[in-house]
Amino acid sequence: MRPTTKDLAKAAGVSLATVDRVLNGRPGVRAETVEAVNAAIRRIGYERNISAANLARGRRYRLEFMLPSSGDQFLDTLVDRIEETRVAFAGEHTEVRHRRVLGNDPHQIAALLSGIGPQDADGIAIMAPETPQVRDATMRLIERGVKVVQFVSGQPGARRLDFVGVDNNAAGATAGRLMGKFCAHRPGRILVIADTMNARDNLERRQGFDAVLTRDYPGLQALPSLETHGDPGRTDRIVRAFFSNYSDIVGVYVLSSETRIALQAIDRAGHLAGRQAIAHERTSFNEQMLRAGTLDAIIAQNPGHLVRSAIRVLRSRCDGREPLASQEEIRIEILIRENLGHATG
Amino acid sequence: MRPTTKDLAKAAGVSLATVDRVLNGRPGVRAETVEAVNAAIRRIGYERNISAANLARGRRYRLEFMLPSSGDQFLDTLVDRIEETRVAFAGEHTEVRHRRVLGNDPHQIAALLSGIGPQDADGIAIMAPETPQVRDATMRLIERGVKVVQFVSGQPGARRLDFVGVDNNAAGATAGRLMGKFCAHRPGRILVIADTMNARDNLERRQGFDAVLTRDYPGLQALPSLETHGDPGRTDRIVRAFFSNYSDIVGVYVLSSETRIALQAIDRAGHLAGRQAIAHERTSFNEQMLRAGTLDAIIAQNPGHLVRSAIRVLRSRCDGREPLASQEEIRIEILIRENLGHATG
DNA sequence: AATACTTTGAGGTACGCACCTCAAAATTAT
DNA sequence: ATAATTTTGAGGTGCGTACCTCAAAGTATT
Repeated sequence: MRPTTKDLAKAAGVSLATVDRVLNGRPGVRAETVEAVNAAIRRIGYERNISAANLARGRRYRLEFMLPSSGDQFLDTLVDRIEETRVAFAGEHTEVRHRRVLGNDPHQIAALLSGIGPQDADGIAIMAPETPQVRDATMRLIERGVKVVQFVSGQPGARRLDFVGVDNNAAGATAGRLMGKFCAHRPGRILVIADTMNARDNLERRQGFDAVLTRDYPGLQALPSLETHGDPGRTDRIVRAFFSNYSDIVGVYVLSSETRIALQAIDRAGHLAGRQAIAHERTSFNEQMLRAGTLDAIIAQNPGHLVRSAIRVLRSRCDGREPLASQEEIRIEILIRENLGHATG
Repeated sequence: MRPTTKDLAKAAGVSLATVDRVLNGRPGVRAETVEAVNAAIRRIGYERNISAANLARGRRYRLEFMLPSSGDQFLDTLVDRIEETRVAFAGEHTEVRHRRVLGNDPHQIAALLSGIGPQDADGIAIMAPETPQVRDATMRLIERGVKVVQFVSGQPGARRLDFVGVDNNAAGATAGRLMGKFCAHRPGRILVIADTMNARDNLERRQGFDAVLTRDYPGLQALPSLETHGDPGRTDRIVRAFFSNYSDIVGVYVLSSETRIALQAIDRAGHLAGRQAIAHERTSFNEQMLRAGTLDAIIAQNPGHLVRSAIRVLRSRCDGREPLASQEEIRIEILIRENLGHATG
């Protein structure tokens, strides 16, 4: 049987009240008594029963995800995973909600953050472009006592803010390495395409991609980033122009998580066959392209892991604990046809 | 506030006792009353408080991992992860132990399993070669009321037994695809090497590897499997022989999770440079080789996920619930230098 | 209508812990 | 030595659920 507080009290030679004071850091206990209790904890191997503690405490974690409303399939998957964990964590005193903020307008996001306080949520995961305004609003939110993690968009480590997501520079570098190894036999140019290059994530991926290519694969030359801006017609035209200008395009790299417009334009023009193609995120569209052999590899981050990790980090912060950095590192996954498995998650 | 059983009773217009009977599937409730309670559950959004339920039930899950004692670094990592989760799950009514069984002797493993009963453990994760003897002992163990999962070694889906691990055929196919794409520019032979080909896992990997190569990369020819048998001297000799017999070896594939002897022998002979090399499992040795550029890719399964998944499956079975197959699928990970990250986990 | 049987209600105890109060004991200051 | 203060103990309540008992109400069988 696992030792309880009662056993601990007996072992330490004190009363339950004193054990309670020590365990919960309440005042009014002599230093030597504290030490005696701690010694007993180690001696009998006492471990707090977290479920019982939370039950008694009536503690609840109210967490919220703030996501952009304009979204691709990757974002939809994230929302699905949030809904799943909403159910899964309900039994663990954790309420998970999500909200989709209109557009990418930093003003509006900042305004929304200003309206949030400890009465609304204990922790918030924010997926938003990191502008000075958003950043300021975030800092004030934290000062008001709300825990915050930067979600998916952001930068690991660099800031004092918690970040859950992948290092996009490394993700781009991963794509670069694969492209390099896939194309090493024939020098040529690489078409790089994205929905927009205004997003910081895309810029970082591009940087990582270029770094590997220029260092290790001098035979491959990455073309300037082509932007779709979500416009199929425009994309069709530019793609055609690029392929008629450059006859030696050997690979295609889609930077952004929105891949559909880009890939379909290239495919329509008949330019995908025989070329290496790499894209980001495991969306059903990308998965289909990979199975069909149109895409050669997908660089992905697991949406389920992202969501659960953000929740764990926020809960740790709510408890005043430091999250386990090693456990919360999100992997950059490489998917090819053979390791796709069955589930999308 | 979240609805409790009390609220549920009121909403359903029945007593707490009846609610309890319905929730816990106890007999003595009319079918229409059951339906009324279920309707109320959906209506008010009642969700069982798992912590409170477990507390009241006083339930404990005693789980045990049975692992081979002779082991490579991968096995050591598994043990480390088990120890970690031992602590992490202690607060969730779950005791996790592990035992390392001497050798790979099926007799001994079977004998050991015969000695285990419900008084020792509620669930066991077994990592052992699947011989008829072991299989029989496992089935009898299950009949005695102990839940069992096949761990790492085994086959997904095919059996009625739960399995936690990757599909080794797919893992081999993944290696095959990568090798194919990495070497597509120069036809030649692939050296395939393992500690032993008596292990079923290794056979399956080989099968998957060959299937992809013969189908999609006819220019590449995989040589017969070379076995190290854990003997560096012997390995040195065979490796030399192979490389002098075949001058067109363009790639090396190490099947087994024990990679050290094989890779060091080839490296010593100076035959790794300029060739594509792929191995299995993220051991510190493999990681080092990958960072050094000696290895080109690692096919891995995440030890932490393996352990936690096995625990979740066993707990589900102990509760008489069906585990969520989609959540428990272990990913076949592809690691290259750029997506290694920091932690080994 | 009497009997047997099924279904339901009321109420209690327990799980391990948090958090509270009040009084008793021990220690320190005067 | 007495007063003031700190430290400790004893005891209680409640969190949400499981599981038990016993009696009351309902239904089916003869």
